[in-house]
Amino acid sequence: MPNLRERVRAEIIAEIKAAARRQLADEGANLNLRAIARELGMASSAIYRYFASRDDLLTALIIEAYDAMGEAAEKGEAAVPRDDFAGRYAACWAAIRDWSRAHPHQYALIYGSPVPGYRAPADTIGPAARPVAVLAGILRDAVGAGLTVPPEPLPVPDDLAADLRRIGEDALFAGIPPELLLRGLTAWAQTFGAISFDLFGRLNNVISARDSFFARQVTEMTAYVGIPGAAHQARPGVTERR
Amino acid sequence: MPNLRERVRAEIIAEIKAAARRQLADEGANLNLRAIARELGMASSAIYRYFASRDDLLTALIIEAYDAMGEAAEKGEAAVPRDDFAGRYAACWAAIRDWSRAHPHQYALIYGSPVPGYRAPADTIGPAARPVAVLAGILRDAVGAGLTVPPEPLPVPDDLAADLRRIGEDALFAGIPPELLLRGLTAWAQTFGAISFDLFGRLNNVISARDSFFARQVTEMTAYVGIPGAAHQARPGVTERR
DNA sequence: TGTACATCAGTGAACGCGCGTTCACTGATGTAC
DNA sequence: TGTACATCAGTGAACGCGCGTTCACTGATGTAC
Repeated sequence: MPNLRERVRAEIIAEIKAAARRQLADEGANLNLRAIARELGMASSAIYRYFASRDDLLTALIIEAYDAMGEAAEKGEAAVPRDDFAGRYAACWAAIRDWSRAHPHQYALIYGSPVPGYRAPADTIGPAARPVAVLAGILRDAVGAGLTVPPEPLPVPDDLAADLRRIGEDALFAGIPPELLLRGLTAWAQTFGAISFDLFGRLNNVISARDSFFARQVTEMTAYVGIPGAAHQARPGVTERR
Repeated sequence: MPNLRERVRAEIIAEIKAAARRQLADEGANLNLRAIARELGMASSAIYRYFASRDDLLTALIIEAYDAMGEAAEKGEAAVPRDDFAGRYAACWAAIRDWSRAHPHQYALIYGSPVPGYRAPADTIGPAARPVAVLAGILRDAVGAGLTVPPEPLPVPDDLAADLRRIGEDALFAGIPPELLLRGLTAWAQTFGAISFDLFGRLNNVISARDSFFARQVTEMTAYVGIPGAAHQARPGVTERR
């Protein structure tokens, strides 16, 4: 049972992070410790009782963002019946996108351009992988349920084939054939690309029907990664969610 | 004929921009005018003879980056015979990606997370559209040459259909049917997404065969936008180029 | 070709500001007996 | 239950630093006659 000090400490850490999150909107990854302290009505030096440096606070925010997106992906996907693979895939992406649109500055922190001079420490790797884990799980289950690998596999160059062999050894991707794994990775990169294009403003004055545009892409991606039944299941799963 | 003053002036503007470009690597979009002046051995106030403010210099860099990428796309595409649509498409993307990998910080400036507090002025719009113009030109030509629209068009929601109608009125997209236009926009967003994933480090420890991975995606995208003959033409066009 | 004036580049000092971080210190909370 | 000590949160001053921008001024280049 945590004593008073420990509980207060946890609360203040949360308050500092909340103020820092609010700052992201104005300054991006350029956190201003003094401004955070000012907002909380404390001396700027007091921050150092909770975070060893500005970079440490930034790291905490990054991990928090990864975890929040990961949790959203997990919850969204978990709400769909296990045997509805297209629905799970669509729900996972819808949850990722919804979270991203609701927290654009946190999204920019983790999926935007790298912060110059900042090197992410090792403990960001786990949280960063959570959405991938969800997507991989859907593919694994679909393969286990006897899904057919997409037709007409293209020849894969040696170096890429080696990557796929190496990645395929991870338990996360157990049982997924290389061609499908490659498609899964492609869909992963491209769908996040679609989210970034939206959030970073590249669709301004081009596409205003953002939800429909994204939903359509997810539907196509679902078929692309070999999951059947996408056409009539995925679109509602994505668009009606918001 | 420009006199001495004008020539020197143009040279110094170029030097300031070059120093600023070098700075992007260390500081991102957070340009440091004094550091630039220091590097050039001039007083910091002298910069103001050439740029009215820090934001003005940033805008100049952004326009320059857009133009450089646009020019690369145009030149890359122009080197391919006009009737080799798959080759033109692949060459355009290869040029865009090559430029981006060669100038990652300039790429981040224009395709990364938006700079908080910075609003791009109107004169960035033209240069920003150059790669789109090249890609659209290929599609237009392909349609003109009797290319078949991709099979099994999915139903398009009303709001998205309205976007496509509006965009389709632009001369840039003249003659491209809505379904193909939608695919073209999707491929545009997703392929840039693939480039960003690479450059922003999200493929680290995942894919090391970056060229092959990208080339494969372009090949598939070529077919996706209805351009035939991609399978054996596009890949060499992309990979052998580097 | 030479002269008188206008234009411009560049300087250096200054303004006003704010940052991240350290440090010695105070007072409150927690712990062990 | 009370006491003695250890631990910790928070303060406020200070350090060292650098920033963007302005301004009056100097000296060089360009222009018009």
